[in-house]
Formats: sequence, C-alpha cells, structure tokens
Amino acid sequence: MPYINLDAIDLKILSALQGDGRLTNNELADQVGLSPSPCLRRVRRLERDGFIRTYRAVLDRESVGLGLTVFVEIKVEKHSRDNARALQDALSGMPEVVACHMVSGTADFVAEIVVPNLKAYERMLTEKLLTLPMIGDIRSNFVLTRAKSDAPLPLSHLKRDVRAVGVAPDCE
Amino acid sequence: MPYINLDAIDLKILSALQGDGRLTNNELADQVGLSPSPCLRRVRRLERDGFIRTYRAVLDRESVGLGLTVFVEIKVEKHSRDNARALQDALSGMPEVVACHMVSGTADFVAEIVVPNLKAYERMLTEKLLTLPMIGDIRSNFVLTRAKSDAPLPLSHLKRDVRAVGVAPDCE
DNA sequence: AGTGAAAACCGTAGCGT
DNA sequence: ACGCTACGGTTTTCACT
Repeated sequence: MPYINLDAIDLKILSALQGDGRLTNNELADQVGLSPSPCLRRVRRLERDGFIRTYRAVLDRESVGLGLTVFVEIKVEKHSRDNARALQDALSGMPEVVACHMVSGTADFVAEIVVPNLKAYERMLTEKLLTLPMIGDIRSNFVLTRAKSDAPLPLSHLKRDVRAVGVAPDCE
Repeated sequence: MPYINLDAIDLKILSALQGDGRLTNNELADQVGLSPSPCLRRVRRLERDGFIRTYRAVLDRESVGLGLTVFVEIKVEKHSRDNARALQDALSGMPEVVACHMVSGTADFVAEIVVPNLKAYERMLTEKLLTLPMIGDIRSNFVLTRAKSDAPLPLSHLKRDVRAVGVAPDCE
C-alpha cells in the first residue's frame, strides 16, 4: 500500500467537501485559504486520482418510504472461491443491497439491505436471496433504531500535515 | 407513518441528485423535463422537507488511508434502557464510527468502524470501546473485501407514479 | 506551484401564463 | 403549478508572477 500524497490543503478540501458536497469553488477556496483557481485545480486532481469517488445527495430513508434496514449475515454453501465470488456479485448487483462486505467471523458476507417494510423484505428474502444456490445460511438482523448512518469518514489521522498551516481553524 | 407526497418528477430529481450531487440546476431541469425555475423550487422543497438530508463528497477509503473497516457487534451489559441509550450516544459520538444501529438478533448494536489499520483498531478497541462500562460483549468482524458501499438508495418502489411521464428514460 | 482578470455559465427572484 | 426574462454571482480559462 503506497503512501498518501496529500498536503494540509488537500485534507481541508476533502474534509470540507465531505461536509458539504455543494460548496461552491469560491466558498471552498475561502475556507482553505486559496484563491479559486488553484483550489479548483486541486479539486479536479482529487477527483481524477480517485480520492473523491463521487458526489451524492444523501436522502432520508424514512422520508422516501424506505422504513426497514436489515443487516443480513450470509454463509457460503460450499466454501469454494467461485461460489464466494458469484455470491458477492449477485448481492452487489441488487439495488436493495446498499452495502456488501466479505467479513471475518462467523458469517462470510454481511449485506445491508434497504426496503420499504417487512412485507417487501419477505419478498426480497424468498424471491431473490433464498433462490441463490450458493447460499448456505442466512441470519437477518433487523435495524430497530438507526443512531448514525452515512456519516463522513474520520480524516484526523492525516492531521499530522496540518501543523504546517498557520491559518486559524475557522476564519469564515 | 404518513404517506409520501412525491410525484414522478420529484422522484426523478431525487434519483438524479443521488447519482450526482453536483448536477447544476440547469442540467437537472433538463433531465427531469422541467425548466430551471420550477425545478429549483422543487429541489428547495425536497431539502426543506427533509427528503434530502445533505450533499456529500464520497471519498475512497483506501486512498485517504483508511484501510480497515470493522463491523463490531456489541451487547449491552445490563439490559437497562439507560445503558442502551448511553452506549448508543457514546458510539455515535466517535468519529471512527461511521454507522451505528440497534438491531434484533444476538447483538444489541452493530457499529461500522473505519480506521487506518489493525494497529489503530487495537488502540480504538482497548482505549475507547472496552473502557465503556455499559458494554457486555464485543465481537469484531473485519472486512476482508468491500464489494459495495455508499451505494444510492433503491427508489424503484416509488415508480408507480412514473407511469404518468411520457419521456424517454435516458435522453441525455 | 499561486494570482488576477475576463468570458461563459449558472442560480435566483419576479412577473406573466 | 410551469415558464420566461434579467440580474448578480460563480465557474472556468488564460496570461502573468
């Protein structure tokens, strides 16, 4: 794993855009202590080099009628590499699966599934999940209350570079 | 739970903004078949009424040096309401915890924790998690491969309204 | 690398439909 | 409710430091 090529200003940019993805370039330049042109160049570089994957409106699940989130633990039937791969692809391809990870522990995969209600989850389970041949075992963990989700990533581990900047933390 | 007050155009707007949060209002208006003014009015309404929670740059975890994601299953020590509440607040307050849910099943909470590496997780665990008095049991599930994450929400369950629109699906 | 200016573009409000 | 027009601000490029 190569090391990271970000200075203190890049970090500020990432942090600011993570907090508000619709910041205008002018506002952003202001916050990071740069004039608009070099600021824009940096943003484009961060986009091109894959630091910024995309920009997204974060929707409220309940408001748009998605009242049920389920964490599904899945075990692969026969632990072949092909089965695991096929399962991962099948899960990732489903729009209801908003996240899917291969994990250590008792399960092989954890999928986060978002649906309108229990009825919809029942259909999802019986029609799309249980019909997958490579599935060995499924355990559904229903979300009772969502305390936190879609939170920004913690970027403080990069802060070692920030000491180089003599600007006040919040000059807005 | 009240019903949803979104027509086919609102749905298109949400869907488009979920796919690209930096769409200009002009581009958006174009895609949904509206002129800019009513389009902007709708977006503002969707923001005000809480359908759109925020806009965010989605960063690449590996690129910014966050190589390790862990799903932590946590049981509350004594199953009192206060303990559960205190634990939930403590977890939600940690920046490394990017998601935290109370769930049914064997665990009480599932927290998604993002850190640079194993060493950082060890410190997180010993210094911040295990020192919480209301924790009964912890099981750490390390993410081996991330197949999908930060995906857009599935909005197809609202598509019943879309039949009213006679525009081609993709006229860009 | 960063700065500053100029042109094209966009967001927004107001009025008319 | 949608659409048009117009003004002010923003994005973006380009030449210069």
